[in-house]
Amino acid sequence: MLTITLKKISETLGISISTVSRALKNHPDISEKTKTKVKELANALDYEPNVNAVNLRASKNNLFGIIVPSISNFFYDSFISAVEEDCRKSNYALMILQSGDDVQIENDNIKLFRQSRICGLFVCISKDTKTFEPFLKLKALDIPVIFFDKVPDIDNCNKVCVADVSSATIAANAINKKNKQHVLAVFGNTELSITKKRLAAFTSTLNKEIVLNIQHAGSTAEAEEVTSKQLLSKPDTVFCMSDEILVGSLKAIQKADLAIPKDVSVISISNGFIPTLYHPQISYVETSGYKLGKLAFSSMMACMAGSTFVQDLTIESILVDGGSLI
Amino acid sequence: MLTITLKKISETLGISISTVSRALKNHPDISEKTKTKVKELANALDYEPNVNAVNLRASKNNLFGIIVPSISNFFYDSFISAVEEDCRKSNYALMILQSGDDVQIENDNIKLFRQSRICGLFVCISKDTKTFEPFLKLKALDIPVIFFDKVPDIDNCNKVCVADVSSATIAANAINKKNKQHVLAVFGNTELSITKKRLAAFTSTLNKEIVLNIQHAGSTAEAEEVTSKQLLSKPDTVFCMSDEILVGSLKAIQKADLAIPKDVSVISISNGFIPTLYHPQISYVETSGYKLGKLAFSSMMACMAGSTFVQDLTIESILVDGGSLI
DNA sequence: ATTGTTTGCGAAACCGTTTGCGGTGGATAA
DNA sequence: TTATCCACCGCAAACGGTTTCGCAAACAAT
Repeated sequence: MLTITLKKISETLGISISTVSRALKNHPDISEKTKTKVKELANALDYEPNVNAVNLRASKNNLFGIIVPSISNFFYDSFISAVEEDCRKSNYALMILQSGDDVQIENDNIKLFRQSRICGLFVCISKDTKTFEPFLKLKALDIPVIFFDKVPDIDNCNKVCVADVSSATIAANAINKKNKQHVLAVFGNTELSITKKRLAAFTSTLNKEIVLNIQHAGSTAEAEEVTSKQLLSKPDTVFCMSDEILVGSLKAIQKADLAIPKDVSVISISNGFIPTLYHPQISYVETSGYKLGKLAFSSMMACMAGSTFVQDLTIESILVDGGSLI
Repeated sequence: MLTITLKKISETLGISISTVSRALKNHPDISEKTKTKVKELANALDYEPNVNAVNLRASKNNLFGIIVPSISNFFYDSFISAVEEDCRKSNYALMILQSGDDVQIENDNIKLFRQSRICGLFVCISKDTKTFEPFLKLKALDIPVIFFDKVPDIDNCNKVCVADVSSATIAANAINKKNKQHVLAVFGNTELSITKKRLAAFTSTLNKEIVLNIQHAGSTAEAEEVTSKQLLSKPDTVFCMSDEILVGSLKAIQKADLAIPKDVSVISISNGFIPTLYHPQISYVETSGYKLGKLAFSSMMACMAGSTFVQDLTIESILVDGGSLI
């Protein structure tokens, strides 16, 4: 591996390393003649500074880290896209790691990030994470940590989340407006905080005259099963708490040979991709990973700028009408 | 940022930096007593070696790079997951960058990777990439490059691809077996090499007695439009070249109120996720991003081990029966 | 002629780790 | 007693940049 260094350039040109360095950075101390000479050679040789050396010397690193349970996920990958976009614009690099919802791997990832001396971390904790010590250690090292989506249940940390409460409220209100009589509502795993919040908001907002059948499902398959069974009681509306559940419920509806929205209306909370895969498109309350990513990045920038003010932000949701709720 | 270094440890312990370094690495020259003393302090202080310094010193880097058009893509994100998994096992880090199918960004990414002194690159070129100079330069620096999925049309570079030809052949054979009479086949953009290959294999394999209606669509929306129109001629089977097209065709079928597979059979080439979103599940020929990722990584390992043998690999596809083709 | 100022450049320290080499003190062998 | 050896440890160079400081020459001002 024949790598080009400042030293090599300086030697072939017969000048000192420092002069080469300065010439490449347009330092005013260097004459135009020398500058062009150096730049030409550097260009010809395809010189690129060694980022390890630069970072070592500067004792800093234009590197952010991000940990998600899995990048194979509509929500997270749109989040990541947003963050990466902004990183590029601000000349940061981004290292993406997956935890696979495994606490052990999560800790390994944090260790790797600490070794890499990242200057900031975005993290969506795994569903089994109970202790936040490793994250707090990062904070102790003055490395800002922005929690997103799934966030710890503690104060004094930076969080950005989708508006769980208001998204469920919006969905319930949309149903209220349509004079529905009988709603099947499928929520996620009971102990998830996101489920609790959405459930509470939904039930308290939905008109009391409406018959409400609440079900829980921990996976797409469970959602399909549960929906299939409950469709027998002929709800006129199905509400799904998430994309995962929506997919299962829709399969059950297709299986039961029910037409949307003629036989049954559907509304979901979603990141926005899945609903577009069907005809008619599914009406949903948008919880945008992309927008959340943008928000997270700006929050990170605030931290980098020295803000010690702890932020707990949420993005508001909007209703996207796809024609599945009439 | 109060970072812990070998120096700090050595100072508080009153021993030299080199002794600390060696103690932490279990060097035989160091006494057990000193080792435990050092390790205890390092542990208490949460010492992590500075990866910049380590890499600089070693003049190498356990870092791979990967460039994809977008990570928000079933195929690429499963590819990435596979590579990342293997990287973790082999103690490499992975830096993921997106090109957005933009040649300019692609080049910026390569530059960033060169600065980071990555020790290997996985890349799916953007659809507009015409010149491969930047990649060849990496090779000249002894940085192995593994092209995957969309690969350049040149020899002497490492490539791993899905089996375009055989996947289309398998799909056609599956249709042949079912005594179908009238097939609507929707392919992608005409000038893509992947389209050409699949088209040629499909048409040459399909029984000549079958009426074949070939259409092209550059996007999901176009696929929906084109399928809607062609459904009027009542094909008994719809073949879709990709997930993108499948989604559009299915929407058209749902819109036309046709039942799958009673009114029309469907078969697709797919990464495997989209077909599971419907009921019945769509039968498809699997082109697995995950498997391709595994293959790409092993190819990379071969390069790292010094193999200069240029590999041009493909993974074979399998038919996954979902019940949409009878 | 003396002093001051500007221009253009080089020497060297530094970032944090690794590692070859050499040195010290004590134990053992001759 | 002296030579040898080993266990244990420190010095210093090196990785590839950036930056502070200083220095020499050229030029201007007094």
